This record gives sequence, C-alpha cells and structure tokens, in this order.
Amino acid sequence: MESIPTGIDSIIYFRVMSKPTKVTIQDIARFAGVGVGTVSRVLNGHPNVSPETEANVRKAIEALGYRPVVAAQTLRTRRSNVIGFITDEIATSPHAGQIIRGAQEAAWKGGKILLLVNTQWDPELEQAAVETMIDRQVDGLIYATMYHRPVTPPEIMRQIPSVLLDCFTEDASLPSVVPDEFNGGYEATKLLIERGHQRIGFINNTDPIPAQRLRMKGYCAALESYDLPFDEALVVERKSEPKGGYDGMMVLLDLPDPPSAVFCFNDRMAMGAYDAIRQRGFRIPQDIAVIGFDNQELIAANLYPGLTTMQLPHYEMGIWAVEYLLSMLETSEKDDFKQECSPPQVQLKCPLVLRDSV
Amino acid sequence: MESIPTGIDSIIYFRVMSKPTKVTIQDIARFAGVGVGTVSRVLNGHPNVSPETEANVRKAIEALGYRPVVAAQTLRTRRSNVIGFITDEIATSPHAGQIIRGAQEAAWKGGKILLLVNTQWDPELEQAAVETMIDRQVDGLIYATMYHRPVTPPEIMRQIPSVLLDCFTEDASLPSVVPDEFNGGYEATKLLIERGHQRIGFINNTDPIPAQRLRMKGYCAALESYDLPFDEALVVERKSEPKGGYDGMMVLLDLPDPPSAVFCFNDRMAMGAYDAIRQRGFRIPQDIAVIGFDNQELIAANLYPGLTTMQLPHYEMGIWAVEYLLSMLETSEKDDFKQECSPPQVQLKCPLVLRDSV
DNA sequence: CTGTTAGCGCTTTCAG
DNA sequence: CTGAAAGCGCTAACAG
Repeated sequence: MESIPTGIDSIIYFRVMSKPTKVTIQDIARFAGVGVGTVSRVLNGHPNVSPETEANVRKAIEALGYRPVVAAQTLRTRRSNVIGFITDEIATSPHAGQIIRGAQEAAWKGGKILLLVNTQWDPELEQAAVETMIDRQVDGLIYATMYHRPVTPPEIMRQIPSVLLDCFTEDASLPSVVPDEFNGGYEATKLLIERGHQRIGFINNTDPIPAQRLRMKGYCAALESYDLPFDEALVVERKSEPKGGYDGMMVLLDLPDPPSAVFCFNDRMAMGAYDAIRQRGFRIPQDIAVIGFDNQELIAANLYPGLTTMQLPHYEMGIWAVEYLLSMLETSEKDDFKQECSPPQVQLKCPLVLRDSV
Repeated sequence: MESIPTGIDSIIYFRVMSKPTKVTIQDIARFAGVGVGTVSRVLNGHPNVSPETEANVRKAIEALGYRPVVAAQTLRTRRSNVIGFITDEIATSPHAGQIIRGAQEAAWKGGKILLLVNTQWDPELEQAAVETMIDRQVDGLIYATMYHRPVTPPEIMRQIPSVLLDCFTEDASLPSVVPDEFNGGYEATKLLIERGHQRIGFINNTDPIPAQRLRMKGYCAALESYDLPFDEALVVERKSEPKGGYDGMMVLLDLPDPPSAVFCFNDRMAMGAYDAIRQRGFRIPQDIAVIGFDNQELIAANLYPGLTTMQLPHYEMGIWAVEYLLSMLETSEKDDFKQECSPPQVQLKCPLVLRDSV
C-alpha cells in the first residue's frame, strides 16, 4: 500500500524537486525581525550581538534553510576562500594523488577549497592559469611539481601569497617545501651499514636533478660517519629505469670485490637490480641487500622479497604547503601582505619503509 | 654598468611591484568615452556593437590592463564557470591522475575550471562538499570514483547538472561513463584465440564488482564466438593482487591439461602469474601467453617481457564526463535544466596495449 | 547601435 | 548592541 503515490505525496515531491527560490539574508532578517546587518554579524561570528537576538537569527536561518551566496561575499570582501593549485603534470606519477590529497585535506580543514589546473608543462597555460586564478581572487597559490626540481614560476604569481611544492626557485625568493634528499640518502646508507655491510654499492640516476646530487651526498656522508672508505668503483650511474638498475647492478657484480649491499636511486632501478641479482644466482637479502627510494607501492610492495625503501613525503608536503599558505594569509590580514623575512625553504624527512630486502 | 640601478629603474620597479589598483569596467568606459553597457557588450561578444566602438573599447581594455572580477560576474549571472569535481579517493591509484587530467583539459577548453574535493569515502564530507559547491554556484558536478562501481551519490547533487565518472547508479538516473569491461574481456580473449590458443585460462578477481562479472562474460562470449568450449576448470578466482595471480596460475599449471595462455583480471595478478610461470620453468610467451588488464604502466611496462594488457580509458572518461556536462549546460540555457529523456549510460572501449607477453 | 539604470547578495561603516 | 545605507563590479533590461 505504501508504494502507491497519493495526491499529497505528489505535491510534496513536486515541492521538493522544484528549484528552491534562493533565500537571502534579507529574508531571514525579515523573518527574525532584525536588520540585515545583524544577520550578517551572527553569520560572521561578530562579538556585539545579544544572545537572544543571535538565537532568533539562527532559528530563522535554520527555518528558512539559508545558505550564503559565496559570490556576493567574495565580491564584497575580496576573499574567495579558494586556494589555487597548479601542477605541471598530474598523470604519470602515482605521487600526484598523495600531494593533492594532503593539500586538499589541509585546505578543507582551513575552510578553503582547491581550484585545480594542470598545465602539462606548457608555460603559456601556466601563465593563463595564474591569471585566471587571480581574476577569481584566490586567497593564495600552490605551485606543485611532480618531482623535486628548480623552477621559474610566472612572475605574476608574486602578486599573491604563493608557495612552491616539491620545487624551489634558485634564489629562494618564494617559500618552498621539498623532500630531504640528503637525509634520505644518508639514512638509507646508514641502515645498510648498521646491518653490517661494509662495501655498499650505489646505483645512481644520470639526470642532474637535486635528488641525484643530494642522495649521493647523503651516501657519502653516511660512509664517512662510520669511517668506511669511499670507493668510486662502487658508484655507478644509469638511466633511472629498471634497465638502468639491471645494468648498473651487473657492473657492480662484476667487480673483483663486489658489494654485499646496494642502494638504488629509486624503486624502479631496484626492480632491475633484483633481476640482475637473481640472474647471477644470488639471494636477496642473504647474499645482497637492496634498498630503494620513492616507495612506489605498486613496485616496492609487490616485488619479492618486499623492497625496503625510503618514502617521499608527498602527502606531508601537500599539507605543509597549504598550512604555511594559510599562516601567510593570517598574518597578511593585518600587515597587508608583505614578506617580512626571507621565505622558508623547508625540507621534509623521507621516512624509512622496512620490508624484506635488507 | 647596466646592473647599477638608476633612479628611473627604481621608479619603474616600484610601479610594477606596487599593488595595481583594480581597474573596473567603469574606468575603461570613461577612458574609451562610452557607457559601461557598451563595454560589457564587447566583453561578452554581443552582436550590436559598431566595429569602431569595439576597437576603441578593446584599446582601452588593453591600455589599462583590465581584468574582469569573476565574483561580480558570478553574482550577476549566477554562473561561475566552475565545475565541481568530487572524488572518493584520489591517492592510491595512478589512474586518478589520468581521470583528472582528462577532465581538467576538457574543462579548460570549455572555459571552465575545476573545483576539487577528495572525500576519502566519507559520506558526510561528500554531502558537505556538494553543498559547498552549490553555494559557490558551480555550473555542474562530476562525481568520480577510482574504480568502476555502483554508487548512491548525495541526493542534493540532483539539483544541478551532474555526471558520474567511472561509476553509476543502479537506477541509471544520472548520466554516467564507465569502461566497457565486457568488450575488454572479449577483446583480450579474442587476441589470445587469434594467436592460436585453444585452451585459455582466466584468473579472475573475487570481489563482486562490475569488472569481475563483465570481464568474465566477455571471456565467455569470445570463446563462444570462436566455437571454443568453455571449461570451468580453466577459470579460477583469487584476490586481485600478485599473490592471487601466483596462486591462480599454479592451479592452472597443475591441471592435467593446462592452458597455453592466460587472461588475468589485472596487471597485478599478471605479475604474480609471471612468477608462477617462471618458477615452473615455462617461458612467456613461448610456452604460456599472458594478457593483463588496466595497463598500469609501472607494472606492465616494467615486467619482463613487457605485459600485453587492456587499457582502462581513464583519460577519455574524464574528457567525456566534462564534455557531456558542458553539453547539458548548453541545452539547459534554454530549457531551464530538465532531463528530457533518460540519461546516457556510456561505456568506453578499453584499447589493447600490445607488448611482448602474448 | 548605445547610455543609463537597477539591482545580484552581502559586508561594513555610521549613527543612533 | 542594532538598523539603515552605501556600495563591491558587473550584466541586462529599457529607453532612446
């Protein structure tokens, strides 16, 4: 019986579905018997409202189902509560999701929302994206890259509070957050040393990017901390892909005195190293220990044995970038947006992910 | 010499850096000696403007560096040129990037921009996200999931044009776009058959999701098309991970009459199947051919030999969803947003990616 | 073809 | 503590 629509049901249905005419601040002012100013005040949590007036207003808001029109607020206050998020490339790396998730969560917590543009390495699009966002009066901008590198973002970005994510300008003129590659290289090597290895190979990348240089430095620093000699024969550079890892490992294995452990620039190279080690009939980790970098779950967790690796702090960088931006916004409320001291250049630690390859 | 700042340079520098006072439509009207209405008309490409007036106005716009205040436009027109993009989960899958890239590119082409919220499976957040977006007067909504599945999105979504991406409602009441799993299963199996295989194994997933059921149907349909018998011993179900693929493959290999080719539910399972095949001393593809699904580059391209697989059309679905939304918006300009016929439930083909495992 | 005018819904003085 | 009034910048009638 209850599924047969009655006339009343139909009417209700109709009312629910018909486009609700927008209820404004005026409506609730009238309903509550106060002025619009007062309504605005309770909406914005201003102090000077008597408790009972406030209660009345809130009741009216509830009763009429009031929802603010954000465009009107933005027009009036020049603040949109939107953060512009610009990425150079979003598709190829699974890390993009972590960065965005971190940024989005922090933004939501701060009452902001992300406006996203992916520029696919196109400088013109990048410029246009920033302009569009400024036109929309975003409160601030995040400029994110998919791997750690120096950048020269559009000058126009400097007009509003901005932070760089996973990248930096050479002159450190914009706040930035990147992974601590040096420490990552150091910790990776240190783990190997502490597990008793004395001869440790390093299969590095050939691309002249910060990660390449800094992880190498970390490797060297760790050796030095433990008074282990640096042997340049133990360091090989190859393309950062499985094939490179394979080739590099083969070279190390062919050494008169091969290493008992190897630090690979990233998990993909480690994947190739696995193949080389197996092919030569060695076992991981008993004969050769392997540590990677990046913690690409798809690879690291699925390799056998599971790959021990250093994790890039993408999620954390996303959070940091937004939170720092939020803090800039707060201070600029009063000080009319000016950079007091030099912008922070933050490095976030890469946590160790222990699996079974060391 | 040229690096020593002169007085003039300083002044220019100062003028460039000082916050430019906003130039409005009024300013350019005055500058061009016309009324604001006229300026608005040329801005919006209205027909009734004489060429020379238009030229003057454009000159003024150029000269004063006019940029519209989007909030004012939105307030007036009730259209924000923003598309709300809601995802259930953005971080775990590399596919997310492709979906977003497709959506974002299509949106940009249509003069729209994406407002992103990732809800991490939280229904409350989901509801709040939709409300926020409606408050911001988004033109429409995309609701995207990271794997193909049925959903029950917040009712409130129906108030504005919305499309489902990689998901659908059971009652087909919202437009949706998903991968054509059936065809994918069919084509995968067909490839194996055409390469001369008669006994073809299928290592399926155990999760009762559309992909599981439909790829199976495709597998059966292909066998039938080629008059090959269906042997239920050749179909095994396991968890959709490398271990599951490994176990499933072992079962098939232990059959009295094992298959000469195997279709794996996804690339991760294929990865496990590779191990099993190798462990038994068989070669891929000479002894056993393998085809996967998903085309997870990180796995498929890096396995040896490269894994032939069916690609999920994430990028294309992103584009389709936005383009369809855009077309809805156009028609609703006139017809005051109502669904004339039943909303389309589109399936996009999964292209074959040939590598070396078949 | 074009200028003028009236708001869109909200915040914020400014007087009480 | 509260109401009234003045716009934020833009678009869309409405008269010319």
